[in-house]
Amino acid sequence: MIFTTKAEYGVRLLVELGRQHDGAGAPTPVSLKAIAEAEALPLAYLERIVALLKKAGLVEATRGAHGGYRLTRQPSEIHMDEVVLALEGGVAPMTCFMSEDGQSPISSGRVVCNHEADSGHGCATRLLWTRVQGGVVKALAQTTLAELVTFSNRTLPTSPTSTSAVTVDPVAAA
Amino acid sequence: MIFTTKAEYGVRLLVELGRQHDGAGAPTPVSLKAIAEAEALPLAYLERIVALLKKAGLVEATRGAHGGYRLTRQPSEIHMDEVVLALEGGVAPMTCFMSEDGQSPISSGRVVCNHEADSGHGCATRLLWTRVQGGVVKALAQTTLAELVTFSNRTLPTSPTSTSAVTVDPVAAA
DNA sequence: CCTTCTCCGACCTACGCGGTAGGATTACCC
DNA sequence: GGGTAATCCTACCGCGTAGGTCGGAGAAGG
Repeated sequence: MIFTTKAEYGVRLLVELGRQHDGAGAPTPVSLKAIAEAEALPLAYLERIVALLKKAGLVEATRGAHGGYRLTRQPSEIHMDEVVLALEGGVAPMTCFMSEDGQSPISSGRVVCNHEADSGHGCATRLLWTRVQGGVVKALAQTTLAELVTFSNRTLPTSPTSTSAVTVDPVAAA
Repeated sequence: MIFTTKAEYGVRLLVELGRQHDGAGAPTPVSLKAIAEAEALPLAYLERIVALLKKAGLVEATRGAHGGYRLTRQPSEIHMDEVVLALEGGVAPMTCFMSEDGQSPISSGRVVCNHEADSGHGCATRLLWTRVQGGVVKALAQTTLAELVTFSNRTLPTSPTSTSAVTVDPVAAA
């Protein structure tokens, strides 16, 4: 498995926020409770997840009654590599792909393989994991939140208001 | 984390086999004990890992004294998607990306997302995970065992016999 | 002041990864 | 044909962590 439910729930949370996000800067914030009910996710768990997004600056909160969360940017400006980095704390295909200063080697380039001086030859898997990680990051970076919002609207069972809005299948896009 | 040590150790095991594999069909097999010592890996654990590779037909064994394992194909004909599929039992970025008949949705195309009918709209993350999985599989399929063997030989600290054999950096290759 | 919401940290539990133990079986070699 | 070197096979185990809960403390309406 690549990602945990943190990434799953976090992305769904952002999609839910992005759906409410129209052009203006600061509309009415959405409460976690509403999101939890809409997506059928545990509220207490969502609280911890959204904290990660807030720490990364992807989301801002207003406390108190009628408070909630809203995006700090346009959905089209939010790329998924940043999101997953915030939620999972790095995208590493293998434990040896962790830079020793915590984690998040997603874009640092400095990859420290801990069994480098194993037995004469450098660890052969490094080439493989590097490529895999590159593929993952590329796929994430090419996807924006706006895309996910329109995709989720498109597959609504009800309300096929504008079915032909997106004709090309976005899944097939590399 | 994407992969477990099963994939790591399994690939390193194959590299070790591929290094001994010259043009002929069936040279002297390599014992697990030799590989375990060369790569500093637990022997008992390697036994279970190589069983997966054997079940997938990537490797064949000869039992008894002076026995061991050898590849069933040329290293250049062994692509890593097949290897990882055999070792990890499928490449799924998320639990919901498991086809209900066991696993291994790596190339089936049939992806069954279990929270499809969640709450009105189709699960938005499906687009994302599909792309990620595509990126991973592509990166794996583009890498052959032969590449990893030459890569590991290239980064030897000793014996820089033919350093200029591969001039282009294979890590940078998409 | 009461409700609604974000915030925060401690706590709990099931599960799978990584590894071990111990044996059975097969085959080469002297 | 016995010793020995190897594959095979199944059961077992500890520990970290993912995933989730609980309870409460601030903050902002109405």
